[in-house]
Amino acid sequence: MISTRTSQPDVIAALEDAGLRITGQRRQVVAAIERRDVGFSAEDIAGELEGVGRATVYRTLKLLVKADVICKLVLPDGTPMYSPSRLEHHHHSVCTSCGAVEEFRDTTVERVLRSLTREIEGEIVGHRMEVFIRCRSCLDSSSS
Amino acid sequence: MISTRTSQPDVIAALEDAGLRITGQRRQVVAAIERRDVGFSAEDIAGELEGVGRATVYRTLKLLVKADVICKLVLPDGTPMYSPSRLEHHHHSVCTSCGAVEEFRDTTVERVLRSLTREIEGEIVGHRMEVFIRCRSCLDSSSS
DNA sequence: AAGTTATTGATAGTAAGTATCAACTATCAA
DNA sequence: TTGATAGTTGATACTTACTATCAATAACTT
Ligand SMILES: [Zn+2]
Ligand SMILES: [Zn+2]
Ligand SMILES: [Zn+2]
Ligand SMILES: [Zn+2]
Repeated sequence: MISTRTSQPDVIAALEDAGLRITGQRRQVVAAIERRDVGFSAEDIAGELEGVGRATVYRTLKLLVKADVICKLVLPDGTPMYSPSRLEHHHHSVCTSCGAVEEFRDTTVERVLRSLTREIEGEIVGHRMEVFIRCRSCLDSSSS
Repeated sequence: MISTRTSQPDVIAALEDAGLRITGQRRQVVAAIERRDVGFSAEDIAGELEGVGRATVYRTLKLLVKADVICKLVLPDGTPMYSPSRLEHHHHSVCTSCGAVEEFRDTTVERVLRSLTREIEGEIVGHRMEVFIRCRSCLDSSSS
């Protein structure tokens, strides 16, 4: 039910399917993303990829968000953060200490969000939900 | 149960209680906020209040967020938006066309968020949740 | 009224992008 | 294989939303 995704060839295929050209720069950005495990910023990628222009990094990240390959989320202080997208429909928990991002699906959450039509006037067109945590390893290392 | 708040004297008193000085600039920012009904940006206020420095507007808004007098939320494209806070504990629905913000409380939402401890590793320290809508009046005016 | 200390505002700087546009190149059709 | 064509790139400049500095100013305190 919960399908996992994301791996170089798939991503490239997804871009092709969207009618986009497969360029060396886009391959580099995709590869850089797949080397990361915790959330990252656009500048992280731009800094790492010396051979790719900043503008291209931002453009590619936006493309990948639209293609549902990565997620863009917002930390409590408003800072944006990117993270690979691995589940179909999901929300995120983000560790505010180390930036570790976990995706989760919860049918109850989705049901409740749908049921909000009773309390909210107008037509619901989307939502954002992020849960901020201190992850297990950050808790462990701070209780020393 | 759902207490309503926010009105000049109360806000000023709240700032005083926090040990802050009541300056002309802060009064002006508070007054400007109370004249607004839909969500607003810091620049909206700064532009309206010619006699108050931009930095002071930003500083005061931050203060008011901390004092729980206004809420800061984030639109789908990442743009921040401020809105007066009128309910004790709540979330927001935001019209993506006109910026109208409604606050709502939903016990089910709160219960579900608490129950997420079962699915999420680590200690939950906070969350963000916004529901994006097309409000009644925007729907009506576009179906002409 | 005077003293202390928070507050202010002009200026400059940062973070996260976006707009421009000429140069470049992936893809396709011949 | 080679063009032609249209998508893509990168340097630069600009934008939005702030934050840091710090001397000048004004609010509370007594
Ligand atoms: Zn995700
Ligand atoms: Zn959802
Ligand atoms: Zn609110
Ligand atoms: Zn509306």
